[in-house]
Amino acid sequence: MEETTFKGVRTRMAPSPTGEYHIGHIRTLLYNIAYARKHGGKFIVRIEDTDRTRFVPDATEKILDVIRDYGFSWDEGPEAEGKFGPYVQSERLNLYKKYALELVEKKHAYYCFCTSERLAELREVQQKQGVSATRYDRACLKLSQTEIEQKLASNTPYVIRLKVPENEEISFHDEILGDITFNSSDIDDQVLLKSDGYPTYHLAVVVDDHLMGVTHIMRGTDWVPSTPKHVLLYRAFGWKMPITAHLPNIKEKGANKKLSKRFGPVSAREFLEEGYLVPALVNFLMFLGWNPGTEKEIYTLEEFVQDFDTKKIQHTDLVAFDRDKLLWLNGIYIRQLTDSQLWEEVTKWAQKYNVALLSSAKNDEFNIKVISLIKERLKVLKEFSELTEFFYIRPSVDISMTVSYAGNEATAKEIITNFAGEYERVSEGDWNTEYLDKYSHELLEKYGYKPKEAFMTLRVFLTGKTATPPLFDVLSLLGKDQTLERLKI
RNA sequence: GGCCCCAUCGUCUAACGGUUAGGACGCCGGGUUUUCAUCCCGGCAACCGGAGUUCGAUUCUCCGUGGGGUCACCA
Repeated sequence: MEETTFKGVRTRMAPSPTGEYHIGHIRTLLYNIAYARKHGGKFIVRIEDTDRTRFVPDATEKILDVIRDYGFSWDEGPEAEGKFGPYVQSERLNLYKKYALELVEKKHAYYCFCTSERLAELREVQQKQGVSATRYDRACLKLSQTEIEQKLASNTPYVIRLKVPENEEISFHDEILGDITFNSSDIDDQVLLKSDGYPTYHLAVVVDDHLMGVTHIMRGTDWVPSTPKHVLLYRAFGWKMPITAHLPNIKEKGANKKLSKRFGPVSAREFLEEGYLVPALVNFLMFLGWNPGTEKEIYTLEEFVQDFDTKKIQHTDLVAFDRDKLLWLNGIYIRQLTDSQLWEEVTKWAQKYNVALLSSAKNDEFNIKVISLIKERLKVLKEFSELTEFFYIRPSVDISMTVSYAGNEATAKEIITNFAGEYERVSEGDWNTEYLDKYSHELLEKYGYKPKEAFMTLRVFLTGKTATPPLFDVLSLLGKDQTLERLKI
């Protein structure tokens, strides 16, 4: 099964079911998909659930769901079994053990029977000695063959460790960072197979990437220091190392720290819940470390796939997640939708995230008109309710809000009374934006009001707000009855 | 602390030895406007420091400084 014929590029994303999927993971996923698509290759999703202490039961399903919510799919992986499955590491345990033993056989790895207590002590002692980096003392490497066999026979718990060579240069070429060299003496003898029979990340990832024919690995720069360990493993197995491309990590803008809830959403799901549109989010994510070198910045996924190139990825350690820019971009995508498309987005979103909309009392025709009036003011779907509340329910009005426009409360009341009386006489047939606009300006002359004092006073009485869509559009949509109702003092 | 990586406006970035160092977000100002927003116009704003290579360095080299990552039976 090993030297199967793999055709073309194969990339993968390998989430661990230990919690929520981070927005940065979607960025990495996006790049992996784009690379595979661009080169006509395959994209694989593999579940790395080898840490049973941090395992969260329904995390896998949640992660897969959110990946789908972002509009992505995978060619091979859970629920899309390809030839190289299973795609869940806990279902591949015998495989890892077999390869770990192969390494022991080849003297590239060895049994270690040290308890975690001894290892902790060892580290403590080394730290007290001021050692630059603590590492395993290789006590078990000195064990004789008979000693090893005795311990195995008596069921002494063991791990299998990689025998890292002394003072060797380990170099690899990274597509983004260029050539990177480590010295093997700085690398500890990694545990490959844990005492519970599960592999560690290092063993599992190498075995699986090889067996699944992965050709390109794109992941965050935090993985750079473990790459030489993988190089060693590929060497020991005699396998070809995939090409690596380490992506800059994402940080909170204005602070050299990772994203924090203090500033807003962090998990992929939270951004959707907030009401960011998927194409806007994806567009934003594209530019977290990449740019086309042109001034184009509104990108569809298809266009991104076309223009994506690892050569255009930033050679930097961190890129800032600019929440303001995301908000701006989302506004652009919102305004690109037609009114009915936006309305559909709002309802789908509200349903998915259990948001109660006041609009349920009205028909779609009315709701879509509301949308048309607030579309250019909407930045995230979450704001919809706040922006449109007064169309559905009568606002509570604080008359003192009108004072800065009308001068005093008495004048405000006078304005309201006068306009209410005049609007009373407008026929239903004339109750539209154009006529109301024209007529109201005539009333300004008649009563000698300034536009601002009269219209702002009306606005506040009708909406409870000082910032709303154009007044006569609001009047028109509210209807004559509702308007007069709200102007009763 | 050891090791590895990185360094252009506040932010994301363009530039691949010679440019008035360009664009976008944000910010400021102006226009449209009864408000807010949209839209349009304009403005402020950057090559971390020091050596070296070169006729010429933001760009190449080295050192310093700063930042990040990583040193688990976690991934």
